[in-house]
Amino acid sequence: MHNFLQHVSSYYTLSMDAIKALQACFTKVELYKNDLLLKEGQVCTHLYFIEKGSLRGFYNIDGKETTYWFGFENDFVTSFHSYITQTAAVENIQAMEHTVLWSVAKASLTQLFNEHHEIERLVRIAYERYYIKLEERFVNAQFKTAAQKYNELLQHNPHILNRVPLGYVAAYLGITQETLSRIRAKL
Amino acid sequence: MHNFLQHVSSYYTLSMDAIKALQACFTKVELYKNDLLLKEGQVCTHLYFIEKGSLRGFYNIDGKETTYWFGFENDFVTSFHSYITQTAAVENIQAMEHTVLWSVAKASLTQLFNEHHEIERLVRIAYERYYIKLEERFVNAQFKTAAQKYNELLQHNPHILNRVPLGYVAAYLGITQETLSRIRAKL
DNA sequence: CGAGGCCTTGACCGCGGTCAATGCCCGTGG
DNA sequence: CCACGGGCATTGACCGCGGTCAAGGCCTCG
Repeated sequence: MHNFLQHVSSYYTLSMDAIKALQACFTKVELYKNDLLLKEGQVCTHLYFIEKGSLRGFYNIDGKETTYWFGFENDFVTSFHSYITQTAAVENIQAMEHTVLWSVAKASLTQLFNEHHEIERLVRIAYERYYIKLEERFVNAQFKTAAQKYNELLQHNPHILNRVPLGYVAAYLGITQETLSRIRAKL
Repeated sequence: MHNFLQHVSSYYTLSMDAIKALQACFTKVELYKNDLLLKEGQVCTHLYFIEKGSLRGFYNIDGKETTYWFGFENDFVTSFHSYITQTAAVENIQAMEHTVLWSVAKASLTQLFNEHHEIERLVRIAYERYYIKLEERFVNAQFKTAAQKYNELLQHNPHILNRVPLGYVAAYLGITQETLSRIRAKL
């Protein structure tokens, strides 16, 4: 729980009161390699925080598992579309190793928003940061070449390369594993 | 102002008190065709709401104006990255026709958040909707072919095609105008 | 009537995808 | 301790989608 509270304070400084309320609503979840946190078709009812370990999100695009997202320590995780709209998820979320999460039900979080303006503020601020990250990924996907995308990753998220097989990384960048391999060979 | 308040109520129902506070903080801005609402290098200090008209966002990518976003009636507009981080914008926002906006300074909105929990909630909910839309655009950019992207646009945003020159639409989809033209020719 | 904006069409080509073979590393069991 | 198998990565041959460059058609407006 310590990591979680520490990280949360990097978004917005909560009162002791709010911190206690938070603590009361989050429970620990543990996953092992290849366990699914969410399976497509399910409705995602929880928001998670990664205490330790790593996850990936992937679509099944005509039989292929296509990774589009990674989560590591101090990342929030959910199937955002499913969580917000409470409809069936189209993607899967899977542990890439032994992973420890803090979990909160959507109903609990909504209740926390009502009781503590500052918690809703914290989430509002978190949304802003996540939105900016997604914008960057969109721009990369739309306007950059394969090599440019790899170099961006090298500069801004090198930790991904240390913890994830290259097949996943390639899909994450929107290129094939073969192309990624050739790009890396030229350095 | 009526359109604005009406639209805002589709996110979250505000008290009369909050509505009055909102009204007091927004001022009208008028633009004419090709006027710039924001120029790259500037810091974006305001959030806008489109009452009437249309805007586009574009990057200058080696001398080319590359459109990546459109805004129409009832859309919120800002250079999100610049607005949130208060750093120089890398993109431009331009009116595509005579356009009427409602404008609020970041400082005023922050003040509104402090005074009215419900306004911060409304923005939190707006963020959720905009995040989901951006996710869709990311997935399209990353995983879909040119023809698939055009068909998605036809189904989900046909109004864009009626109001925007095809050159802008092509860039918005991440393809060239020539490719878009050939796709359309085959229908 | 001429100029310029917008769109289409054609010829060409290169980036990156597909398919398939091979290499490398490591864990497991004989 | 070595042999095998499977997961992961590399490499090569081929090709097609979509980009580039250039020309031409068709409006609208001055």
